Amino acid sequence: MSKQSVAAIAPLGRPRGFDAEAALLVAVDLFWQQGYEVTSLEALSQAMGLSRSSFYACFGSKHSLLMAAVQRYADDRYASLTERVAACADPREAVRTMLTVIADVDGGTRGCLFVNAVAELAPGDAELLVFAQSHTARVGALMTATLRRLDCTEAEASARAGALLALVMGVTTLRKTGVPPSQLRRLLTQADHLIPSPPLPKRKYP
Amino acid sequence: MSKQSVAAIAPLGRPRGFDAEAALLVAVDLFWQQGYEVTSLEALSQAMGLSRSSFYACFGSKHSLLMAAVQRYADDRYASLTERVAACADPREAVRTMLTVIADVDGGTRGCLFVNAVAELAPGDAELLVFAQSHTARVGALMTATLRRLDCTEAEASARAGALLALVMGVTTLRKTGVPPSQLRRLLTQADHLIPSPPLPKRKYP
DNA sequence: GGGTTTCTGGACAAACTGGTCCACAATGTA
DNA sequence: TACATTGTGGACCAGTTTGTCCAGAAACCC
Repeated sequence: MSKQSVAAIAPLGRPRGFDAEAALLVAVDLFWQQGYEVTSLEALSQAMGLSRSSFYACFGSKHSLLMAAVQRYADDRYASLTERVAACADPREAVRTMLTVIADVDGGTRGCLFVNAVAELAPGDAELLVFAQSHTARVGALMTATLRRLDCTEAEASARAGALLALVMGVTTLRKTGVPPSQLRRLLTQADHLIPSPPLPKRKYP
Repeated sequence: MSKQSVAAIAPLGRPRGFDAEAALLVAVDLFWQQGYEVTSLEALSQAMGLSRSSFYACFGSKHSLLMAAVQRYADDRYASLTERVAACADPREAVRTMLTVIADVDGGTRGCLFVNAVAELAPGDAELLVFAQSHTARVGALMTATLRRLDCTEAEASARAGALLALVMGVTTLRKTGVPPSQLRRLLTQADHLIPSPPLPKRKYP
């Protein structure tokens, strides 16, 4: 309910003096780097540059801020995923691109915010859980659809998509323990064995 | 240093009235189910059945208890892994066994304590980090050694071992989001594509 | 049994937690 | 300029956090 009907009505009263969007990105960064429980409200509001009351007026609670941050992160990720996949003519290359983007081998030792949040809070956090399921499902669907372009049955595509996703999720966890990018890259090349091969061109045996 | 030299010296003074071993296992369970930060000292000492002072006298601090719990968990896991691998004559079967044990598809929605702890606390927790590296290394070495029995170069064995480990780590995270065991099992069969095939028996073309 | 050592329960402390509230300032509209 | 509406800073709160301490009870060796 941030905008009403058609025209953007001029907001009453004093307009907010900070950029909520930018503040959310700062929160993403903090949660990503430190985890949920460790990141205190004080650290949050200070880094985001707003007072406690502005914080609560804008984001409601620490937990709802986490949800917003995780969703923002996942949505951005998913958007860049679909975009880059769409740019690949070859489905094989599309799969490799997805793996590269998700594994994010050079992304440092903070891992993946989505995986981190799930590992820290699931299965106890019901709200996070339902989002996690929907996000997992949509990424899985994208991967499955891409694999299906490789002469693959639905069942096999879905199983392989799951395996590939599990693999890259594992990579993000490995990153957190400090496994060097070079090693992760070598490991990731093995994912090719999970990509179905297109049928060989017919060959004649005279 | 739990025992001294040869004979088990009789401990001075009043002996402790609880089973430290059992208490540790209770702690493993709690950390496993709830995570580190969420599990309070009160919940801990109560579930372990000992008072605060006994707790500190025996385990030092919450964090050192976590380290003990994670190490205990990982050591047990690793022991069962080597044992079950040793019981497999066929290296292929040995690899599959490792995957089954680590993925622990029917282990419920708590995931893997080791992966959980790493995801929640790394890279900020230096002590956990060094243990995580050593544990990852030993499991990786076991997997690599097993793969090498399948006519595989060292480089390839190590890369594939990494991929397989990442895959099963991802599976434990997937479990936390509630992906059903049936689906995980189907996904896990795809890991076969990462296991090197032994050379085909020679066939004569007459 | 005396002496020593250790366990035990609970009180205690100091810091920090997430969250609320209120008086005041700042802005936009009329 | 006056009013209405909202942001802002900081005080405030109650509960919880990890960790310490102490006086007394309990068990063991000699």
